[in-house]
This record gives sequence, C-alpha cells and structure tokens, in this order.
Amino acid sequence: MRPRNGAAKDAAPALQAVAEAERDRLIACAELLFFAYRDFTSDADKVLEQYGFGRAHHRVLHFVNRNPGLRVADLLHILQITKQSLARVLKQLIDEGFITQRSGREDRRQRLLFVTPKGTRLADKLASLQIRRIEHAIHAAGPGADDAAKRFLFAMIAPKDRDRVHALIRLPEALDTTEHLEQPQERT
Amino acid sequence: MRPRNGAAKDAAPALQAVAEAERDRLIACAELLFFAYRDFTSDADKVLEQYGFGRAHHRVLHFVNRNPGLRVADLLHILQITKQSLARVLKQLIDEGFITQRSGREDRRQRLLFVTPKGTRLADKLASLQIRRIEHAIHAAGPGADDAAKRFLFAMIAPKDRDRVHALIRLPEALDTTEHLEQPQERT
DNA sequence: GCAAACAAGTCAACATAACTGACGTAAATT
DNA sequence: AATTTACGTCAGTTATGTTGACTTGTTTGC
Repeated sequence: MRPRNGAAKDAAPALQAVAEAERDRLIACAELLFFAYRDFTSDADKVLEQYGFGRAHHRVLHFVNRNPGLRVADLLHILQITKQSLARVLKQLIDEGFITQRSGREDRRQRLLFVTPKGTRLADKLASLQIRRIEHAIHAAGPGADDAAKRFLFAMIAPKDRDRVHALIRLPEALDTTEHLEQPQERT
Repeated sequence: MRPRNGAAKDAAPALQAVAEAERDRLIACAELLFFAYRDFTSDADKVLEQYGFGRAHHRVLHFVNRNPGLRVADLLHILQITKQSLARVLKQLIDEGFITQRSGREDRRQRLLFVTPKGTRLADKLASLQIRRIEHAIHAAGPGADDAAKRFLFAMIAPKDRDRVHALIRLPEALDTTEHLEQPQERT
C-alpha cells in the first residue's frame, strides 16, 4: 500500500493500487515460470548425470527423437545456440552411439540426424519422467488448465518463431492465438 | 465438440493410439515450456549484458527486490544453487552497489539483503520487460488462461517446495491444488 | 562451367555459471 | 564450554555457452 515510485501523481490512489496489484499478478507468473522450469528439468538431470550427459545433450536427443531426419541447421534454430556449442554435445551423442547421421538424398550437404535404438531408449526414459510430472500438474490444475497453459506458453514464444515451433510440435488442436485476435472461447 | 481420436470402436489398437496421442499432448507441454522459458529470459538477458551481468545476477536482484531483508540461506533455497555459486554473483552486486547487507537484529549472524535505489531501478527495468511479454501472452491466451496457467505452473513445482514458494510469491487468490484434491472448478 | 553461396565440421581461446571440498569466523544454542 | 548455525572464502573442476577463423563438400545462379 505504500505508493510506488513517481508515476501518476494526480491519479486516484485506488487506481494506482489496482495497477500495482495487476503488476504483482504478472510478476507472480514470471516467478512461477522460473520455479516450474527449475523443477521440470530436475527429474531428467538426475538420470542424465548417470550417463555423463547434461541438459544440452537431453535437448538434442529429445528433438532428434521427436523429429527424425532433423538437420543440424534446424537444431540450431530450435536451441538458439551456436554451431560450435551444438557440435560438442552432438559429437558426444554420435560417438557414444545415441545418434546417427545420414546425408540428405536431395541435398547431400545436409547431415540428417536420427536416434539409434539406444538413443530412443534414453530419450523415452527421460521423456517419461517429464511426462509424469506434467501429467500430475495438469490433473492438479484442473480441467481446461491443459489447453489454457498451452495457449499461454505458446504466446510467450517470440512471434517470429511461433510458426516454426507450431510446425515442430504438431499439436492436435489449434491454439492460434495470433496475438491481437479475438479468443477462440471454447468455454462450452 | 467432435469426439477425440476415433472414439474407441475396437479395443487394442485404438486404445494404444489414444494413449500415444495423450503422450504427444504431454510432450507438447514440455516442449512449449522449453520454448516459452527460452524466450521469456531473452528480453532481460539483452539488458543485463549491458551491465556485465548474467541471468544469475538477475535472479538474485529480482528476489531481493521483491523480498527485502531476504537472508542468504533463503536465496540458496530459492535458487537451488550452492553457496559458492551464489557468492560470486552476490559479491558483484554488492560491490557495484545494487544490493546492500545489514546484520539481522535478532540474529546477528544473518546478513539481510536489500536492494539499493540503483538496484531497484535495474530490477524494475528488467521486471517491466518480462511483464510486458507475460501481459501479451495472457491476453492472447484468453480469459481464464491466467489462473489456469498459474495453477499448472504451481503444480509443476516439487511438492516439498510449494509452501515456501507460495509464501514467497503471495498470490492474491488461492491456487491450492494440493495434488490429489478435487479441483476448485471456478467455471463461473 | 565456374564463382558464389550454403551446410556442416573443426580449431582455438574464452566467459559464465554451475559444481565439490576444505577451511575460517562470528554468533547463537545446548 | 562445546556444538551448531549462518555466512564467507580459497582452490580447482565441469558444463555450456560465446567469438573468430578456416576447411570441405555440394548446390546454385549467372
């Protein structure tokens, strides 16, 4: 209730209090995102440790597993890291037999990435851990929270990347919340 | 409201397809969480770079700004990093005048942390960037997505930490989705 | 057909943010 | 008085990211 800094001297104090409460609600979202992500990754991290891998390996393995034939350039766009950063973890995954490469038929410059059976096993194991947590969370959050959370998370993605992500994930239902569009409203 | 997947005529193959589709939906959540978090942090990262700070500094500054008088031990619990990891960034923030310490009155071993005016300015600047993105996302996700997303994210947090986080964030409305509880159902 | 652009790999050096382990110091608790 | 607690610090390591420069094939545009 202490008045915040400057801004709106003549505005009604009640109005300012509302704005501040709104700000607090949005900051709570940011904080929850931090805590959720912190714990979301922790399950898989423990398993990865046993393999001598890190979170970076997991990300590569995951996206290749979900998208067989992914190109190196695609991976760079997805992860938004440099070629050199990717190279280190990718090389390890290839050397240790979790991922294989094949040259593209159309364009033989490309190295298409695939997981080996060994890679599939690890990827599925890690995915199962994360799925379990998400499953519980969705259940706990109640009906509808599933789609709402997805729409929120999708809208958090940088606009220029949304098409790419949408194509990558291939969600069953539309969540085309194209920013300034009126909402789908499937409220039943 | 079309029926979901093929609507179970036969037993085995259809049932498996349903389970697989369900798995895909949950994996999509995990992927969205990754992409959302990736872009969520990117706004602030660019500003921090200008100050020679990283994401770790931001987290410390943020939580001290939001919770004046926070103890070092609290911060360790929140961030889940080691004392040595925290020490480096905290020292920098103190040395450069963004955060100050005061000994606790009750317990003089404690070093209570506060942001300086300079620290407040930076913290607010960074918070504003993240708030803007969240505000847009919530608007794009439609009514109700706000609370649903919060419930989902909160339920993603490790059960043992939920009370601590809840107390830290101090949300206006209750989102006590205590796992195996029947849902609040505020369908209105 | 050849030069330019492109996909990918690689070498070297570096920054940051995490980690472990060990040890010190002052204050509170038993 | 001894132990525990809160915090700080030194030293070394690892994981993951960065920039810049260079190479090797391969495709494409003129």
